[in-house]
Amino acid sequence: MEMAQDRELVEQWRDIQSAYFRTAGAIDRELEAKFNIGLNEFEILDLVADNADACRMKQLGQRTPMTQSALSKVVDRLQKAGLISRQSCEDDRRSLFLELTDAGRALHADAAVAHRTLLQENLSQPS
Amino acid sequence: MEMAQDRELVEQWRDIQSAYFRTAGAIDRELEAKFNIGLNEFEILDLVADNADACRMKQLGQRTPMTQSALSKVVDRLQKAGLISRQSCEDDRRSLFLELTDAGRALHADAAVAHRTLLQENLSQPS
DNA sequence: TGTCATTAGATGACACGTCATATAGATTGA
DNA sequence: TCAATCTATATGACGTGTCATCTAATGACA
Repeated sequence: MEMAQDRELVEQWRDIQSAYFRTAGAIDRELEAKFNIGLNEFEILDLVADNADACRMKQLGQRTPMTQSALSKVVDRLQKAGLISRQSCEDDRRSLFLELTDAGRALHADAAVAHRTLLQENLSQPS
Repeated sequence: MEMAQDRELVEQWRDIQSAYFRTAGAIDRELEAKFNIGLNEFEILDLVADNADACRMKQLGQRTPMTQSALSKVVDRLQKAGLISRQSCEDDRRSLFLELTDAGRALHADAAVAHRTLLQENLSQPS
């Protein structure tokens, strides 16, 4: 027997899902169309842009729900796209520093505007 | 220049993402471990269980953020797992009715309990 | 009735995420 | 100093989602 409380829970969950998919989808489509990068790529750019320098992969991993291997592959793509560079790190040669390239910084500046705009449009919207 | 309002937006967005990933991940792992189905499979089972009979693919598509083709493949898997059956529909032979098998109904009953429990644990939690 | 457009659903190529594992460097302790 | 262990990151096999397209059935209209 389904309880009323259960229905509320399920509805709350659907709201979260719906907000998430609507927003993520909208951002992803626009970033893809205008800047040729996906949402995950943008979020990494955004984190790296924020941390300026001294940004290790490991630290990034803690600021995103992405898996370590997903992160590694996203960075691969960003690097292939010439938006980010991996700098090997002297005091621990297993680590890598990430740094935006000039192209990366430029693209991030524009994409961030689109990103914030879409967040605003979608998060304030009724579910 | 980054505005304070933007930071709030981005934080709100991260909260949604985090709630979504934490909850979806927890449910998915548990359903996978105990019942050998994923979250999407469960959600379809759950919708079909709710709609009882007269449940067309098309209608399902409107109640989930899944793509039509994703839905088709999820139903494939559920059918292969013997949990659901596709019944062809007399008055429109392009349509299909979906129906839980006995195994499907049994699994859904158990899985729904786990599902609701995990929703409760995760949605009430602080982000 | 015959053609054209539309609709329900399936499918194949492809992209991406995940898990398990590999690799290489760091650290510990005998 | 060597072996064992641990840690940071990369990689390959695999599953699943997406987009574009296909097929078959329906509807509309001349």
